[in-house]
Amino acid sequence: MSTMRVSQETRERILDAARELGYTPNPVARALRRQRSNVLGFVPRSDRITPYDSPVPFLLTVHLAHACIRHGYHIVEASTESTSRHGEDDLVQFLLGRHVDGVVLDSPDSAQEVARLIDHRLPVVQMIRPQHAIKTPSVMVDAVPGTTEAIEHLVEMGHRHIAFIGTSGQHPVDRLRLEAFEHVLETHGLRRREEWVVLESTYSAANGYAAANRLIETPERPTALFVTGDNLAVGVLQHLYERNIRVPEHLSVISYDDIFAGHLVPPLTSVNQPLNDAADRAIELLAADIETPPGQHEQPQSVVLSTHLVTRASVRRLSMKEQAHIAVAR
Amino acid sequence: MSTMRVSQETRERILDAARELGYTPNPVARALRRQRSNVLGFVPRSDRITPYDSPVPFLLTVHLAHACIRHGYHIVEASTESTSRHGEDDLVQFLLGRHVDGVVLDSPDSAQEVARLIDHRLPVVQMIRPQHAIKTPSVMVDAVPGTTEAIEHLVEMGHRHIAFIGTSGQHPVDRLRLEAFEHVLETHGLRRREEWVVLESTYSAANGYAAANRLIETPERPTALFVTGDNLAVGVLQHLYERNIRVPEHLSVISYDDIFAGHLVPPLTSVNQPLNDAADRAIELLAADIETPPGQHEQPQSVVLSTHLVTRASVRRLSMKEQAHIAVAR
DNA sequence: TTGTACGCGTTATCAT
DNA sequence: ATGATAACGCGTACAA
Repeated sequence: MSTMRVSQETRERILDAARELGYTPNPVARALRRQRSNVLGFVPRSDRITPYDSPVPFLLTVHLAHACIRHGYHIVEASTESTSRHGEDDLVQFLLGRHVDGVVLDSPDSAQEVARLIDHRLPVVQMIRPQHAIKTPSVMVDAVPGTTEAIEHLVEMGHRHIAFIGTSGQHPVDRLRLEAFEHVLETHGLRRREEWVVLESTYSAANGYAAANRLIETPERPTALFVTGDNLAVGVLQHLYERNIRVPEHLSVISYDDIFAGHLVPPLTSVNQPLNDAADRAIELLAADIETPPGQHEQPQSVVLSTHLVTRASVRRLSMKEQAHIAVAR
Repeated sequence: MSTMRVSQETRERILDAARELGYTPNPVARALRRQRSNVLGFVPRSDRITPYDSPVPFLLTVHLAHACIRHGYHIVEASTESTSRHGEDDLVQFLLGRHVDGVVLDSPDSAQEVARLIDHRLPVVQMIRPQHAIKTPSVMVDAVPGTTEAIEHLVEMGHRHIAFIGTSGQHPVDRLRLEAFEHVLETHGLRRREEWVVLESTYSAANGYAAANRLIETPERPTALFVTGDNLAVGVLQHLYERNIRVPEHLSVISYDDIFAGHLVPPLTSVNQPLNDAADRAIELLAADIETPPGQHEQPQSVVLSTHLVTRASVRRLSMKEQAHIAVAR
């Protein structure tokens, strides 16, 4: 756009006139001319995304939608629900048919999936659990600082018998939480007990319930639990409630995600994931990629965000006597 | 479109060729030609809509987004966050600028707000708490059958001392739950006690907490609670937990909404609102309105959906002895 | 029945 | 600098 020096008054008058005449530029015509649909595609992590069973993918979807609005885009979800007609590359067909300007992928299942999109010259951003084999811009959340802070907090509050409830996911991201946990234990000279690490197949309340059950059955009971997902924590709390084990009086609990941790009973201390920022950065990255002329693209950027601990009412400070007692017991 | 008699084989070949050449019709060009943006506007009930503080408006938003995709529309949210620049009719300017084909309003604050949109010939659908003064298509949820079923359930389980926690909203919809409650009490010859009806200003966990506190302080304690919102129930449960009053052993609880009732501790029996259906119907109504040529529109349709009770683990059956004891006590 | 040309509203380009 | 013009891709109307 050229320099366009216009007095403030003139500017006002023009805008007033425009409003009076009811003129507003037509975004559709603009889109046609610019050869841009202003629509982004979104491929969710899994198909059955419900607010309370899969809180992270769900909230990510919501934040992405908001971020899109802020950046002037629309977004269409390419779940297999919407694309289930033909074979596997139906997803690509769906997105191509919608003429999307770019695609956001949440934790794609395979590198192939990503590759197919790139083959069609579609700008792509991967989130949360990227396929590192394919070089694209990506946004991840570093689990280490938050997890470390959480376990350190438990230790500070006098806990030495700390259990871990997580999942046996294959992606590095899933392993990092456990590794951070183990690292803090080591730092404080605490022994990692096999029976106090419970890995379930997936994040779900039912699995949390089962994990809590197994943990409570161990000969010696931990004094604190680190649960790597809010919905796992729901199951844990439901089980403890049935057994009349009170939190934090009998057992302290910290969860990961901090999505509805504050709305549980009792409100849980939790590691907050910045999903809103993550969504925002993803759209920024994608928008930048789309704007970039086909000339030459820079090296794909990888954004890593950090977490932080939110303290609530689910961790109790152990008295000196209790700490001593435990020390003797082991 | 004319009759277009084409053999099955030809059809196949054409589609194959189309795919091979990578041709897909361009939705933007189609939209321009048809003079339709395929975008709907959505005016949420309030501005600060978060998943767990305002579950109903939030989930409605999400379901509306899905319904839009199913019907081939995009949706833009016209929160004051996106429109906050000038005065009050900024909202209309925003929607006009986006060239939306129609608008969904969740519980509009004033009749004026609706009227202004209609003045601009925008098709409008009102949801949940419509301004009846303006005749538009609308979708509501009838609170009576579900509430009635809930209170009947409590009575069947032997409860005769039932309290009500609600809000003092002005809209008929807010009053209906209380009226249905009172009606069932009357049917069973149970007395309505003033101190067992607590009305808070808004639906929030904090208010639920306060309401539970007030209710527990009453000289005679009810044996069951009907709470007219899941987030109110969150506060109620948090308070009861602090007081070590167990649900349902010491006190039975039923909530309204059934959004995260099943994910609370303990899982709550709850009155389910069909928000998904409501969203779907709203978009259907709006789409039909948009398709209707300017010739003549029919009488605006008003859709009323019903609720149903979902039974979980928060209601205890009172024994005969307990019932007798209570009967004597009063 | 089959084909061709024009217009939707914008913006980029070209000529003045 | 300023203004006229063509083209984006589809749908439709009109002509052949």
